[in-house]
Amino acid sequence: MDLVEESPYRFRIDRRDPMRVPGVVYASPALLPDAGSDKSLEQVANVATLPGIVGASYAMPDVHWGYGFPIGGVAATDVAAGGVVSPGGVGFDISCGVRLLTADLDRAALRPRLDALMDGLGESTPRGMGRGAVWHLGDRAELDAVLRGGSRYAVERGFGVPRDLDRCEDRGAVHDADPAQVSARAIERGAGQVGSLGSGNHFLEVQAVEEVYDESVAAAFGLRAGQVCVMIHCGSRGLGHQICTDHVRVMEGVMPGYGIDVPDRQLACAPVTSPQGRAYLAAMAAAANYARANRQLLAHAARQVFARVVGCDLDLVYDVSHNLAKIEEHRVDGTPRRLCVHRKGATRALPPGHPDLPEDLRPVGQPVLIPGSMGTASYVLTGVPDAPAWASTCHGAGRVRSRTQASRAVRGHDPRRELAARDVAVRGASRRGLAEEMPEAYKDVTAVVAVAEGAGLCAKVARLVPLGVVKG
DNA sequence: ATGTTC
Repeated sequence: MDLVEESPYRFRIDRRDPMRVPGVVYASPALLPDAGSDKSLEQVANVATLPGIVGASYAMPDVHWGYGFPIGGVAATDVAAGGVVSPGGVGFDISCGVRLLTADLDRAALRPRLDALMDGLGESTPRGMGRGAVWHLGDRAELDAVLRGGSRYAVERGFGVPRDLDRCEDRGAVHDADPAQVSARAIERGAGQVGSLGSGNHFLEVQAVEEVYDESVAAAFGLRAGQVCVMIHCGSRGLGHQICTDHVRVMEGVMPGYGIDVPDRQLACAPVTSPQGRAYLAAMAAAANYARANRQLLAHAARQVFARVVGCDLDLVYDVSHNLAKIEEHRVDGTPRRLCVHRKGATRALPPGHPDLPEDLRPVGQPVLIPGSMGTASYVLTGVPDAPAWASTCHGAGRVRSRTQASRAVRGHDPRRELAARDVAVRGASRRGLAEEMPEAYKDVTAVVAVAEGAGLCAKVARLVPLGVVKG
């Protein structure tokens, strides 16, 4: 893959047939994926062939190999110009994302109660593979209400407060979700998992604000140095996974009929305005709402534990997805266009002044929540004016070792003890689960964030460090 | 990421 270094944090993959646009990789030389073991830059070039793509096929600094699209990939297609939507551009964990809550409590005051708090959170957070959930749904009609209403429905049913919705992307629910586009199998997989963490890199962490980089933005977000926070990272569980599987299969079948030829089967797609494109977006929206309700319910469970153990409430800073396709208006060559923006392992980062931000956040921009690898640090960023890549930035540290490689690498180590040595209390998680998530398996989140900021994609607001983690 | 292979 020929990369042209355009500036310190920006590399270009020149357009060559059948690419329709160039590739743009935001990275430093040290963060570029290893071409021997990671095909993500070839995937950036493949994405550039999608019908209707505009601008460039973008890669964020945490890019790595994924299904069809790279994880850390951003691509927008022009809806009115035959632009396509591709399930592989969203990924299997639809609307996987992060929510951050703050406690009116400083880390020093929590210290004597941390073990009790972690015990409580460990008990009240359903996690791991398979079933177990905060909410046991009455019937299919209630699950449909979750799929249509997301966090909004969860709050209506008492799992949260109305203010939470002001601090959720899309005010807690994506429009145009249609449960009728969700297969019986997806429903079956999702019914018993509403309000559950899952496994892999998903977690619920108690953190402390270690450093503030921008006092005024941090204050607008409700963050101060030393403050205790809760970060929840999870997605749409088996339901989103099944929806992706179902719709990839449909699109594989209809692509030839639309005259679409892609260099990789995993880039199965259909025009946004086609029946199959619309069906996918309606099902994807349902999964997105499921994921948001999921985070709302886990936050509710955490609030109950905080109230009981330390006697304080949790305020929502923000809830944002990092795996989603959205229809958004952006200027292309100076003209406003309706685009289908795919963000896969990438975070929307609205600039200050954007009309979709709640009034109190509008002067400072959208909070962007970046979970680091286990036991390291997480970041809060904000959107910046005139950001490239359709107002998108990185989403996390980015894996550099496969799960198998990571598992092999910790042979002879005790991951739980090593985390304890870093002063991080762990609840849940199998030895193998921890092994796969050790920081050595990931890029350095601090380097990723520095490049994202250096490239003009976002600005740093605060760094958070873990005190305790609940894992699947 | 995932009832870790329909």
